[in-house]
Amino acid sequence: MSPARARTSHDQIVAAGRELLEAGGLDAVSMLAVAERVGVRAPSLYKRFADRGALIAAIGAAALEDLGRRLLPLTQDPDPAAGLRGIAAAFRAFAHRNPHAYELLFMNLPPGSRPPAELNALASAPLLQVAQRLVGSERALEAARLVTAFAHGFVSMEITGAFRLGGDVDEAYRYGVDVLVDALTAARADRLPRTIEPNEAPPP
Amino acid sequence: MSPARARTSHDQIVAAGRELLEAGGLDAVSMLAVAERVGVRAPSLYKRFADRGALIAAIGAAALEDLGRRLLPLTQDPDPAAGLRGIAAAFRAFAHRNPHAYELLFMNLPPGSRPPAELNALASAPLLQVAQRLVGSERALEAARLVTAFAHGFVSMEITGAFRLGGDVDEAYRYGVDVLVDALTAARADRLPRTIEPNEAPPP
DNA sequence: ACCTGAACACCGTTCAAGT
DNA sequence: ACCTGAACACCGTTCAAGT
Repeated sequence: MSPARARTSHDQIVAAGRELLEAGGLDAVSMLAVAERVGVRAPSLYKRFADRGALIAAIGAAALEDLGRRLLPLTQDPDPAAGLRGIAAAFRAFAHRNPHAYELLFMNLPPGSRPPAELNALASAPLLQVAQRLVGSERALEAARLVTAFAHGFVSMEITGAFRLGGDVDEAYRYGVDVLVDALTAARADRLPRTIEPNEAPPP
Repeated sequence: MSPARARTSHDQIVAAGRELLEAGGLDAVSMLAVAERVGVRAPSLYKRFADRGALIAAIGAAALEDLGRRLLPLTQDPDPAAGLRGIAAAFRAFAHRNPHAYELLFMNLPPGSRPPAELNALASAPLLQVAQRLVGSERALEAARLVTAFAHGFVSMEITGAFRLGGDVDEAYRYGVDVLVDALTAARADRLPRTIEPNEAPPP
């Protein structure tokens, strides 16, 4: 007659998972630990998530949405080169702030527990938009992939401690972004031989 | 009086681990599965490896040495730009051939189970050498990090299926390598304003 | 409808006992 | 000196029984 009242929720479970993730890495996100943190027993979690993989996937999706929301406003800069620098900096800052969530975003997950394509598109859109303004529509996807690969590879190596030859890591990131911005700006210049000033006639 | 004869060896165990790794991912490298494959019982593995983490670390070290050995000969190309292209291609090919081992190489491991610094240096040396010939000693480390970050980020995203916006992924890699090679070649040109021909006097 | 205790499978790890 | 069976701890997961 009196069905048991819900003592937790999907969102509360995901939030607890994210906290455990940042505090102790993926191993710390056990069904026991999550359940304890939200005040139920482990078996109850299976009412809302098919298994641990589904819960981890939901945590990753939440983090991806978070990242996308942070990158979005940076496309507003009228200078696409400045926009690209801003996105590169914000991307790295996000990874530094949430290293374990970041790791999860780029983890090799079974196809079933990847974030929904729409979320993926939302997080990719800002860079794609800036890249298009920088190098034109034809090469926008390749340029965006170049920048994403560099930025992801760099912060991923940073987080896992793969830069072990000394040197200034901040400086190396700045150098990499500089080289990429210059190269992509030049790539546009190759196609549009010179800037068209307001009062100047367009080239033939 | 008759101590039990060794029925396996460190190297045999590592080899079995690598096979299981490529066949079924890291989860498939269980102490039970490895032991069965080499013909002993799981507890015997602890005679040679402190724990599963140490075994995984040894598997990673073996893969890293493998990678380093494949990159080394590519530094012989007299043209550093061609050398860089070769290294970029070989790096990607290695990742495609051994995706799970590759993943392991760039995994976030506890400091204790990272590969020894000498192995790391050995795998980094080829690119560092080519980068130095391309952009000069002063920026060699930054340039090598730029290329490594791009290549790692790219193949890592490839492996984990992160490129989900269509397009030609091979073409995107080629585009990225081209842009980097051109940019780094230009970077050298910036410092040495023009090439000195054999019969030409050096600039003042 | 959601929650729970009890139980099971699986895996890493330890250890006393074998040769 | 290395190998083994037995045992333990831990975790994901299932399920019948509660409200």
